[in-house]
Amino acid sequence: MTRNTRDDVVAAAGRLFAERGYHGTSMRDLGKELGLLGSSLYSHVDGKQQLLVEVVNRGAGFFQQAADDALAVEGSATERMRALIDGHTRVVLDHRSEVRTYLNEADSLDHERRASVIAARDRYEDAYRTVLKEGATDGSFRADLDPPLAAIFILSILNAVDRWYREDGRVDRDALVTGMFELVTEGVS
Amino acid sequence: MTRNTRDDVVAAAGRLFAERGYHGTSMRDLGKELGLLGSSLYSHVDGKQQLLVEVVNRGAGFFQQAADDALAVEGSATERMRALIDGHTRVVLDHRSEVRTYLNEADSLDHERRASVIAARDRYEDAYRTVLKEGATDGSFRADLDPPLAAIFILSILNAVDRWYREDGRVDRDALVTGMFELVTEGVS
DNA sequence: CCTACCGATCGGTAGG
DNA sequence: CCTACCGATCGGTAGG
Repeated sequence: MTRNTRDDVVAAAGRLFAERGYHGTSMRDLGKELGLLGSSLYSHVDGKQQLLVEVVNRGAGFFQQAADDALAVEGSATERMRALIDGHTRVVLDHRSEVRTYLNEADSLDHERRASVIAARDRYEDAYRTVLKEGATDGSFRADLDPPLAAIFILSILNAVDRWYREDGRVDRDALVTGMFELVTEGVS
Repeated sequence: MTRNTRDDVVAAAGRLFAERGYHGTSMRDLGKELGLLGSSLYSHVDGKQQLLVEVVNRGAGFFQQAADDALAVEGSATERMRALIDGHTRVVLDHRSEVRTYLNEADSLDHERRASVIAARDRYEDAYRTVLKEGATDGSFRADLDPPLAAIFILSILNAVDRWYREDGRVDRDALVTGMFELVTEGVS
């Protein structure tokens, strides 16, 4: 048992916020998770809200990096869409705690921080709108597509993954990504 | 200002649980919402957990009723799918508080109640699996469709509606339902 | 539905 | 990272 780093504290906070929510996690709970007292956490961080901010910022960063990578993929809009879906899925499954906290606990941030999360989400969503618009223009997708609306629908599917997907289930990651990609591009018909 | 009924209390609890979450709502908050003291609520209900149970049960009931109605629609699997999408959307938009609480706060239920919510969700999801299976068999949908997976994707879109949709926005209810139906059946291509 | 409480727990601090 | 606290708030109760 060596001493905890500040990073350990933020990571553990992410796990508990993801599992029990921000309001459902006390500093004493977090201390117990790390093997120390709640009051001892204040030598690592200023307060509980700061922990939430840091966890949420990590989540936002992962997503934005993935979007930038996907937009850089050369080829058709369809290929970039597949890269977006693949990247999002990877982020969700590789960083579940930060992602869950980012997606579900942002309401517990103070006004200013909350606004910046909303802005970050909009920037991220814009990657989807951009690719959809490209595809509607160049003929990869339907010309009558409503890109902002379709972006919301696609992200709804993607963001829900962490709520139900289990790594040890019937569907592996590849099948998951392929399944989402096919529904998005071709639908059920 | 007449006295509050038990129904008023449950309805107000739904509003606050939906807005601030179960853990983020105190009995004193709820009392203030109704114009009385937190302690006075105990003449209407046994406790906070009971309020959550009742709000969640209302949400579950609305959804199951809508699914039963949609399954009773005669015609093609495609028509029943549209009825499912339409019904779900109506429930979400007409009963936002109960729906949000049902979808987001079920984790705060005790073990037994939580298990019964999970069972209710599975029963509801089964309506989607059934229609998808019908459609895959009778040629309305792709024969290689994975109905359980497609059901999750469709419900992901539907459940997310309450997170972003605004009644006074660019998209009216009809356009919303049509947009979701088209993405689900035809995709973006 | 209010008055007057209860013990428990909360986020956080002072000082080491 | 601990000891020893603080005031505030929590869900809930007794009695009216």
